[in-house]
Amino acid sequence: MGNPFIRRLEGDGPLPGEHRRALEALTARPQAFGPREDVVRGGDELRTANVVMSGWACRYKILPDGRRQIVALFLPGDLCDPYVPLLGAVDRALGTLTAAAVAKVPAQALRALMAEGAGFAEALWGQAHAAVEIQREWAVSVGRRSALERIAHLFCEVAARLAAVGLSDGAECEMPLTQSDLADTLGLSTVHVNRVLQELRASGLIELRNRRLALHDPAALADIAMFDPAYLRRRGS
Amino acid sequence: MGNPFIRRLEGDGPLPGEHRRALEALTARPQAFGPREDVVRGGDELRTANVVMSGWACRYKILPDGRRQIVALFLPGDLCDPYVPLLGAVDRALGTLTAAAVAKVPAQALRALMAEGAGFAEALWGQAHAAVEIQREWAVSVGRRSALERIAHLFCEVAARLAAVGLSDGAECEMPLTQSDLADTLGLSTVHVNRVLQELRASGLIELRNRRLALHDPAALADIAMFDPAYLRRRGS
DNA sequence: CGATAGGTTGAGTCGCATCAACCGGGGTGG
DNA sequence: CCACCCCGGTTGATGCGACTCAACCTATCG
Repeated sequence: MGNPFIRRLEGDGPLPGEHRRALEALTARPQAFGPREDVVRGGDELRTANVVMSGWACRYKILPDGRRQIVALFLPGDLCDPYVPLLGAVDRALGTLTAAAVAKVPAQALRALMAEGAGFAEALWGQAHAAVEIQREWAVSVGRRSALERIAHLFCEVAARLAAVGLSDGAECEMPLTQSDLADTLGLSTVHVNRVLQELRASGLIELRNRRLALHDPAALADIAMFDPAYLRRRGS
Repeated sequence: MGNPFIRRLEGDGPLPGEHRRALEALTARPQAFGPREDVVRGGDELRTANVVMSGWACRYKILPDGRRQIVALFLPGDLCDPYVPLLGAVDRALGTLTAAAVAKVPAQALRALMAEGAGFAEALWGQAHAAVEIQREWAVSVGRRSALERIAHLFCEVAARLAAVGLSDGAECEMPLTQSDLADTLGLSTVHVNRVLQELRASGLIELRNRRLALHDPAALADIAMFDPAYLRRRGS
């Protein structure tokens, strides 16, 4: 299966062998987490960069009155904190959704790699940029798409992102989020998520069972969602 | 009044004099835009970094069916594209909201400054990080806050951000967005924005006239909005 | 002085939330 | 081995927040 982190970083171009080996070593001993565990609590200092090696995680915020919003989803290979150069930056809570292996890479080590050559720094900028683009597309979803469109869009996005690390063929993938996780991601209620999912199932567009998602007609789904994968790709360098 | 870009960059710590002078020179001749003009069209290549020197701008996306969502607001001093190291990265449309002066800084020049010392790179990372944090808080707003809370939250945020560049005392500031801009920012309809604004006015919390906003009771407003300014501040280096 | 952009108001509707049950399966403990 | 529980999912009834449509008002500007 290889190292998903390296696969992601090399999405834009190969890394020098030494870097690859260094990263391999740095992520060799990930820490195991159960489902629904906090990796970093909100407000914690940040001296280590978290890389999801397997499983799913998310950043979330809980409002004083208990409402929860998941603001980012991290899939295998994702670097949760690309803002490595910033010592002590505070961040939101980071928690697992499924059981997960998370490599805690000392920020210092990444900083050293950055200092060694522009290539690695560029790869980190690339990760950061990708994260914002996803974030912005979520803003579009939650702000302007209907519940049906939102769910369809998220499924398209997740399938595409998983495909980028070899965990999907674009038509089938893991989907371990509970309906209530989905609700907190998309700004909906669980009940409504449930009903919309049934609608999607009834129309034959998707199948979702046992934490696995099948897109029976990806094109039609993308159409409903107004999903344009451009924002997930990086051009050029 | 000084250079708002430099003021922002120095929010985390002073820059060496040479850098400051270089940036001063790079932003000395901003380009003038009218209100509602596109600075960068969606999908354009990016070879230049845009810095808002005066006026307001935003990044937005228009869905195929015409719905618009503003995904980021840029106030004076904001670097719209911190992802400078990435040549040719595509981005969403960038447009002005008011008349604005936008400095088009060659990406190459910023890259040169980064190469010169870690300090400047760190400042850029800081800008990028700040942008994501704002972005995530928007996700929370649109996903989980009511219309009243959302509007209150945006006003708190804007006042705080403007205060950071000396354009507000925290209780009064510019607010040049039309109700329809607000709607597209917050994922609401214009009509509803209008009604909620009246509610806020009636309760004596704010005054909004002639593109100026006065927060009569910032604490109460922050309370309604569940506004916690922590995400706008950066802790120590 | 007409045109236009922004704002205001009212009526009617709908998407989604809320509340409240209930179901089914897998794990646990007696 | 069964009873129980709990979690995730499902279903129905009801209500509200926000949207849509449509008109009208007001200030600004050529």
